[in-house]
Amino acid sequence: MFRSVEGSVSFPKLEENLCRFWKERRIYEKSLAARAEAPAFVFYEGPPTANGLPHPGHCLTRAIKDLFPRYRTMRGYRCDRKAGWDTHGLPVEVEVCKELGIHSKEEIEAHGVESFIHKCLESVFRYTKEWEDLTERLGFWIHLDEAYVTYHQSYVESVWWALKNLFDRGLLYQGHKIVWWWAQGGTALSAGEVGQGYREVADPSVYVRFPLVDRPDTDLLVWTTTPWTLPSNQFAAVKPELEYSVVAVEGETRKLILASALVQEIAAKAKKELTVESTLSGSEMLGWRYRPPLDYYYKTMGDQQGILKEGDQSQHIAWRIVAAEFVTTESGSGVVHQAPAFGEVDYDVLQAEQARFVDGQGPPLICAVAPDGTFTDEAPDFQGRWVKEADRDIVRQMRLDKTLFHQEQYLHDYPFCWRAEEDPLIQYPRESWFIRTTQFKDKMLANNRRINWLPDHIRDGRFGNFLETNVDWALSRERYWGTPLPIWVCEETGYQEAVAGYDDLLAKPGVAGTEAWEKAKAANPELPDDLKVHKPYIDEVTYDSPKAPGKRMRRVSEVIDCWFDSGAMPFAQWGYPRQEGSARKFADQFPADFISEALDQTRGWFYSQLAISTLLFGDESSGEADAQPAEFPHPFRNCIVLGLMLTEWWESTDGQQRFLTEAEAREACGDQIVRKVGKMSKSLRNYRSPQEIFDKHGADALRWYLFATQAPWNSIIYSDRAIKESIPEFLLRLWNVYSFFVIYANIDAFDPAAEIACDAGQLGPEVLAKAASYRPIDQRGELDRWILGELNHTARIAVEKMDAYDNYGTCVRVSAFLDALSNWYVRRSRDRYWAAGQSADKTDAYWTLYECLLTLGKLVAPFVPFVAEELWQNLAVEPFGDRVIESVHLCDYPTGDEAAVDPLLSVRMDQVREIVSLGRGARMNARLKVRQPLALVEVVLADATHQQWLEQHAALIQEELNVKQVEFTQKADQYISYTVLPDLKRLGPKLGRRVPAVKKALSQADGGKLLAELEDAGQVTIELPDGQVTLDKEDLQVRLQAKEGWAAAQGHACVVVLATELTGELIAEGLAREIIHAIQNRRKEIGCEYTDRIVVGVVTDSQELQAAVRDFAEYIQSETLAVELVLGPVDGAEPVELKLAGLEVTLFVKVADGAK
RNA sequence: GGGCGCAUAGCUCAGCUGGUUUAGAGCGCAUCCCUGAUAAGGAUGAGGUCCCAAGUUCAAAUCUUGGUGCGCCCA
Repeated sequence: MFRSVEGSVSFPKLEENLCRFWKERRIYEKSLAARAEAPAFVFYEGPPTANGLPHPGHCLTRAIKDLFPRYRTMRGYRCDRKAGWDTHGLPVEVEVCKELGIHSKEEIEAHGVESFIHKCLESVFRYTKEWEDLTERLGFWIHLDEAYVTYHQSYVESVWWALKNLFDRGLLYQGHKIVWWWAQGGTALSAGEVGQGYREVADPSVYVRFPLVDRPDTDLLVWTTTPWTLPSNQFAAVKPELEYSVVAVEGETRKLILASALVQEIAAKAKKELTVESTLSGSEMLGWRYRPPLDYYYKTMGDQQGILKEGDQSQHIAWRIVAAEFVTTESGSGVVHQAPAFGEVDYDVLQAEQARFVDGQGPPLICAVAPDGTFTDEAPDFQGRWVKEADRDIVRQMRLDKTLFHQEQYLHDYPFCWRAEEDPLIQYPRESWFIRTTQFKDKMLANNRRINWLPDHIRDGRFGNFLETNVDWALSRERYWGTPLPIWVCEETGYQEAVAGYDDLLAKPGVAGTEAWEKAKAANPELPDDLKVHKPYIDEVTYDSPKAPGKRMRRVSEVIDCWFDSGAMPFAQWGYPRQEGSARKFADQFPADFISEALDQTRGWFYSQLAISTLLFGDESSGEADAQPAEFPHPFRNCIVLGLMLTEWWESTDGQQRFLTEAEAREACGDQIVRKVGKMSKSLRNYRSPQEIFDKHGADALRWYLFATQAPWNSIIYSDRAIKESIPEFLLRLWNVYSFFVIYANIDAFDPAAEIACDAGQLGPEVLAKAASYRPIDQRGELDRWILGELNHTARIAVEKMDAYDNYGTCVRVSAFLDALSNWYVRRSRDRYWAAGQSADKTDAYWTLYECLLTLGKLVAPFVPFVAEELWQNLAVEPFGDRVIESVHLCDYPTGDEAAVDPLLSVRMDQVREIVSLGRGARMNARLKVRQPLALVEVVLADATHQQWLEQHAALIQEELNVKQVEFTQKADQYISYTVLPDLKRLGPKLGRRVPAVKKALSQADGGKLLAELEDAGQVTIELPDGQVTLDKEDLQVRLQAKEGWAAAQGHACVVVLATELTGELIAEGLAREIIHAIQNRRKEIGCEYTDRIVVGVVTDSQELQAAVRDFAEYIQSETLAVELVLGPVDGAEPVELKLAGLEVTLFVKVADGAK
């Protein structure tokens, strides 16, 4: 016996029980142990940060990260799933600052770095519990207790090992980077932070004269919106291919040079007439020298020359015209002011210039602004002034000097600090450490090309383009809570060394400073030892310089970009190479077969992994014995890039009120509401917590919704309504079929376990076949063979699609199977389950449905692990006990047996289903309810291929459509007109431009005649303006069209026509069925058990009804389990007044005495 | 400003390498059916200039180019 199934299932409750079951029975661990010796399927967990609450978007990533490992495990792979936590970085520091109510670096220093770090550490795992609960509740199986943690010493040392490798190979270097700088706070902001702070502002827009040194009375016209950068000017850039004009200015002696394309526009702006005197190309101007309008540096360095690398010549180091491709004529003057200290592209220009000179001879970076955003003494006129404030005075000064040509206002977006709204950011050079990724660009591109990206456009699109524009990785951060940059510098000579581990450090000569940590630990024994490799403790550790006796090696102050941490995870999760056994684990778990994160990780984790891996393992030059060059791709082979998760909510039209459901919104605001779809936002509170969804609908519902609704790379709307609506379509339908089976199997005492004595393992077909009453499939009825064929075919397709990481396609197919099972197999088999007694056919029906449910459960186990487990527990474990595997998740994934698939049967059954569906449609149109039997249905087929088979299944169609006779025909001219259409796919290539004429000729011809000709001769010849064309059967398709006036419905390959005449006998039978229907309803009303026998009385004045009861008494009784049927009242039964087909009836129904 | 992506029914989405698939599905809506899977199930219908324009082709929702709108990333 199976445990009886509750009518109304609570998925959330069921899931919570199964969570406990899995935990208690350690099913996840067992699923791994079962595959201990199997080939590896390698999965990497991209580490989330646990210092914030998980939100619905994480459900999607965690669901998809669970799906494929589960699937692969069932397919026979060993899939270790090591969790990970990202613990470093600015977001953590910001959270802590918020708590402390501080935000600048000075305030952090004042608070104390040591205490600050301790607070960061506390913050990192604040929401671990919530994350773990979510993970478990969602059914995401992963080893949380063995998670890698990026601040752990072993992890940090792994990162150090990588950095030392890069440093020793000359790939880690110090240089300048232009950053968005918050001068008042003394810190750089990350790109994300800068993006939050853009505002539209009006800045001065000035056109400035740069007098040319070697061309008398001629000035370059230069445009800028940041006058404060002019004192730090070093170059003027032009585009070599552009045409420039020398223009005379109305009423002035000095001429101007500017882009020809902009002469008119600037003339209009300045309201001055400009006359073009001559033109020249940008390339002719290269190298010309000019005098900058504010000459603080020029005064001393203007004449300075340096020696070039090529040609042994010298050149002035700065204040000359250089070429740059970024120059446009969309705004400005076509000549661009270059202040390398305050612009990234400007800085690139400086670097390119420096590269042309012999080392030490090129232009230095000049910068008249201090880190606090005020001018230095190098610009004495403005010293101490905040740069933005000085703009006005700089312009005034230039006006006095007559170097200002024109000034106006310019509206544009400019970033401000998101934590101090009034503070504009400035671009500013900071010393930074870089990784020379550009040197590996081609290797990274080659590596990228071998990755299977889903969707594939990521490869050459977003990610490929990003790699193409690769710049060296700016690694260092002037922050506190991060992996310390493991570089020690000699305080005397500047000699640098990278250190790969704490023990290496201790082994250095004359090491000192470890007591800082020891003291802290003694004062607070709770502190994890991992902290000793962090600031501030690690900063205290110094050792003897090998280059300068008596001098010390001291660590640089920076920490590193936390993205480097995450990208190092393929080896750092094992503490490679320092930790014992890590080399073996790393070799086994590299590269990953599968990773998945959302689109925002393109430049994050996807890049950091690829870059680090390519640099470390993509090249013979890596020089590490353990770091052999690996075949591309690595470190991941397949990557599903998930779309963003959006949310849905409703607002009142005035935007004042917000609701999570339409119903709530309507109740509060009536029709004055508007639906919104957008990003999830904590401050808008426009989404539900995952826990609410789990409690309301369950994790399987959410999972199925995420997997089955659309391809995973599309953005998906997280909507309570949509999740809820996805339940009946799949989960509930599956549940209904399952519950149907259990109800009837229990009634009939169908007990598979009684017939299978031995170990039953996974209850596959080979095990089921051992049961005495289990007949081989080919001996069973057609319907059974059909559904088992569909089952095996579905399994085969599912495997094919899942192997290609196509979860959506798999779900579509599985849904279609469930539909076939529920709406055709079960529906058509009802009578078999309900039949009295036992028969081979009935037993077949049970075995077939049993097998379908067992296999379907396995098929969906990776998708909806809870429901699948529930099915297994009741269908397998309940009857078999410990003779079967204890969990569906320990089973093998079904791959489908091709031998069980009968494609012809599949096509034919589809056609029957279509005929029935059309027949119902026709009845509907003719207003003839199915309870009313009809004499005849004619099915007109477009072609005869399956006619014979269909004729053999007339009984089935008769029953479904409640008709006495079904006839098949291809000729039914009175109902049907024929259209003969060309098969364009065949004819197109053959006939080319004659196709339209063929189309026209066929549409005008008499379809019936053509068809007759085709059948007689096997081909038809049609006349075209340019000659004859002969077409054979393959070239043509016949389309049927039901004529007007018949109760007919038309499908792709057939038309179904009803005979609508009713005889007295048919009407009587219809009445009998009405009576049955009424009795069945009554049975339900009085609470009959399925097997209760009843006594029925019918009282009516209608002669027809009385006749129907008499004539069909036996039929009525057998259908309703009535042991007695009388035309009169029944004692002890409550009378019920009814109208059947418009006739008055009083019905008496009661349970028969002593009936079983 | 640059890159990438998206645009198909009221809503959410399918539609593979051009052709007939009568442009589909689910939800919603409407009409109804079934009634021993029953707080389920099923059928039918209405609803589409497949964003716009040009091009390629015998043939374009599908390919190309341009435009518009939206999203993401970057500046």
